[in-house]
Amino acid sequence: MTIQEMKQALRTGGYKLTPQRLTILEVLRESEEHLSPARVHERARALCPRLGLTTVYRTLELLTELGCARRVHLEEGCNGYALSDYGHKHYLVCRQCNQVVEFDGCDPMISDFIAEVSQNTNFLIEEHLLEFVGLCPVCRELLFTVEEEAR
Amino acid sequence: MTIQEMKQALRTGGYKLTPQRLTILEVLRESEEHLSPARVHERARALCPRLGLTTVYRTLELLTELGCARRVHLEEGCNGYALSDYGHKHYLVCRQCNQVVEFDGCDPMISDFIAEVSQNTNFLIEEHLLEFVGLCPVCRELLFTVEEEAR
DNA sequence: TTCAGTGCAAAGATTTTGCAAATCA
DNA sequence: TGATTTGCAAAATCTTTGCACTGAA
Repeated sequence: MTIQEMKQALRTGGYKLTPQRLTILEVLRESEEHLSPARVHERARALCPRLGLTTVYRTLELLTELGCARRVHLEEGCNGYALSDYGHKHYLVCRQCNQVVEFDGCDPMISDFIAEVSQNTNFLIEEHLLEFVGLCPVCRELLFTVEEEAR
Repeated sequence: MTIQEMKQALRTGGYKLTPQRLTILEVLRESEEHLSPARVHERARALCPRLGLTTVYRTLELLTELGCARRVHLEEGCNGYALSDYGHKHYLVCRQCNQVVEFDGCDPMISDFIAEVSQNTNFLIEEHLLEFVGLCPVCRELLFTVEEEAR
């Protein structure tokens, strides 16, 4: 989703395009990583000094509702947010640099899996949460090089 | 995992079998649902009145480390815990009654999926989080009946 | 007997709320 | 102009920490 499309999503929802909201979008857009509300606030203040933390919370919630942002769930804590290009699709997180990358295109597999689990358990499955955690190509290479040198 | 096996896990880890820990295990065992630390505390106090909330937090963390319990991640919040029979396997949550059911047996599918995503993104995938949310057979039936009657 | 484990109180962190002032459309 | 949105201060939650006491092994 481009910034333009996100602005449109706000308008369509009947929400106003305030500098605060645009700044927060900007901060998320600039950052590859997932950010906590506090961290978004910190960065956004550089662009919009009077921005309050409360507004950050409210905006992140709003963007999530609109499908423009998503929460990132990790064992260490679940207060990370990242922009969401595909709405509800799945994502990868790099444990080293916190980069979040969404992916799709594997949905048939997921659907088959859901069908199978649904049949086995007799649950009606309405939503799913799927995350992969690991190392992005860059960090992977970096760590590998360090290991090499240690030998 | 039976209570016996969990006790063994504690012993093996060099941890003591205190009444507090056993009570918390008991509470989780009794409950089909995922419970917040506060809720575990509330229920456990019925059996062990002097139990402190701090101990509940510490014990849930310990049990999670040992693979006896797991965190449940939901959009509404991620402070739920449930016993874990299979350690790291996947689970279903009923949005109505909060029942948590683990399942496995579909691992080949997941592995294929991970291999595919890994190849497409060049990430090294080390862990994954997979949850399904929906309605358990009982709640499904119940809600369906209510709808029927409404007509 | 000994040290891990506990409860309490207090601190810290995170998130939410109420409300007057500011501002987008 | 008028309804939203904002920032602030304060409250409400939630979680962690320090420390003296307790109790499992």
